[in-house]
Parts: sequence; C-alpha cells; structure tokens
Amino acid sequence: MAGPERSSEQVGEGPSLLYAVKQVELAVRARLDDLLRTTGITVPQWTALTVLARREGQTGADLARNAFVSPQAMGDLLAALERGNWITRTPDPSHRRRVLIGLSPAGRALLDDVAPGAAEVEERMVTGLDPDQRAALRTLLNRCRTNLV
Amino acid sequence: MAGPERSSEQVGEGPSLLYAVKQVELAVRARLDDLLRTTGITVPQWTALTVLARREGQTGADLARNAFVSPQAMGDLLAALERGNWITRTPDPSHRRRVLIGLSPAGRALLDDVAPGAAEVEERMVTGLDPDQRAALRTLLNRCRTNLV
DNA sequence: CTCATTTCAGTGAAACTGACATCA
DNA sequence: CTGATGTCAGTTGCACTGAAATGA
Repeated sequence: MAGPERSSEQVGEGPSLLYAVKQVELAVRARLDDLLRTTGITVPQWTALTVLARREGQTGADLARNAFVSPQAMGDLLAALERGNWITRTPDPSHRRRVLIGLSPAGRALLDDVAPGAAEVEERMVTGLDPDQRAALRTLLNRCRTNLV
Repeated sequence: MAGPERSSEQVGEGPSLLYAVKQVELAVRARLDDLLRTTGITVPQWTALTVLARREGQTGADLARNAFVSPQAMGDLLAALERGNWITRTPDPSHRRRVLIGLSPAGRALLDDVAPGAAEVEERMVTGLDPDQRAALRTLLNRCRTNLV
C-alpha cells in the first residue's frame, strides 16, 4: 500500500528527504508556536531551555555549536532569556572569560508548565506509530544528525 | 543494544523526538546555507522554488498553507523571489483576484544548478542507511507530517 | 602569539498582527 | 453578506558579518 514498487520510476523531485524533514519541522513549529503563545517565550528560546535542562553549566559558545548558529546569534537569544529571568549566568571560576548558563527557578517552572503540551504535540506527531516505529524514527533521526555534523 | 531496557528510568528530557527533528532540520539548514550562499537566494526561498517545481500555478495562499506560515509572510518571500526574477506571476483568468505563481527560466536554471549540491547534502544525511531504512525514514516523516496538519 | 569566548554595532530576511480592498 | 485572496504598514525575534576586548 505504502511500499515504493517502481524503483525505476522517475522521482524527479530532487531532495525529497530534505523536504520531508523540513515539512515536519515546520508543522511542529506551528504547533509549538500555538503552545508557547501565552508564555512569552519563542520556540528557539524554549528549545535552548530544553537543552539547558539536559545539562546546565554550558557556555553560550557551547549552545551555539549545538544549535548550528553563530555565537552572536546565541548571545542575542540568551540575552532575551536573561531579560525574562528564565536563566542564570555565573562566571566560570576556572576560566574567567567564560560564563556558565543555568536555568532559573522560573525557567524550570516554565518548562514544567509547558511539558504536558509539548508531550501532546509529540504524541500527536507519532499517532498511529507502534513502539518499534517510534524507536526507529528516533534512531534514524539521530543518525541523520550525526551524519551532518 | 539500542533497546530501552529500564522503562521506569526517569527519561526526563521531555519531548526528545521533537528535539531530534529540530536538530536534523538545524543541521540541514546549516549545510544548505553554505550551498546557497553564492546563489543570492535563501533556504526558505529555495524551498518555495522546489515546491513550485513540483507543481506550478499555485497561489500565494496555497504556498502559505503548505509552509504553515501566514499569507503575508509568503507574500514577502514571493516578492523577494520576484525581485530576483526567479518566478513569474500571472493573473488567474478564471478568478481575477488570484495570482498564479510559476518558475521563470532563471528559476528553473537555478534549481538545476543547485540540485547536485542538495543531493549531496541529502546523501550525506543518510550515509550508512540502507535502502529499507531510507524508505522507512521517508514513510515515517510523511506520517508525522500528516499527523500534525 | 594563538585561539576561544564574549560583547557591541549594524544589517537583512522572515515571521507576526492589524487593516483594507477586491472579488467569487 | 461571507469568505478567500492579495497587499500595505508596522513590529519583533533571529541570524548574519565585522570588530573589538578579554583571558587561557
């Protein structure tokens, strides 16, 4: 039913896997925009907070590399998060040039508030996929990510 | 090896599948930025051109819905593409309010020029995945996309 | 000196909302 | 009249480059 039967058929649409990734990301972003509208933070800002939730004490440069953006772009984003008191910035005692980023209590609370809605978006995205398919999707995406670094 | 053995372990990272999608998209975007740097168009503009390559004669509103953005945002993007003479805009004869968007010869030539580089990015992304895995990735992503509409 | 990190300044593309005119 | 389309106006967040200062 969904199997590609004619392998010699001219697909001809160019990089359709890149397009598929982008389409999913656009759809996810639209849903997350709705979810975050009332919180005062944006999708990129929320994403940075979730990265910090996994590991605090990263520098702005670390976060920039992780997000494939310039250090300046991440600096702007962190400045916005700091204005909202969602993060803390403490000087690294061993490297006086570096500033370590952490979540503020308000930042943790915000993530907790948003978590159920974000879980709903994810559950909706994978509706109809069995656990094996969900695991496969995760594995495949992680492989794609590391391939592109 | 990759199986989740401790289901009661606190995963605690929240919506990691949403994060995985975003990470892949960020990595793809960084690579496409490099690819398109010399062409004078941006990733969103190139994406719109590839959508038009699949089917011409769509309206700006059609393209906006497809990309999950507002009609105004797509209007701005199309205005930029028109300034670069990458697209054509012809009034719909049957609906005088609508304007049908098509690719200009320069737009087609641009897509042809970029196609090999984009194919390289895609090939790099799926390096090490066998044909079944690539097909599975496509199927899973398409399912995620339709689930979110 | 070299390299990484951070910050300041300026710029551009991209997205939003609101408002309005057009037309099926 | 309603709804869809397109456009104008204003705003905001995000990302870039370039430049500079700091410190390991």
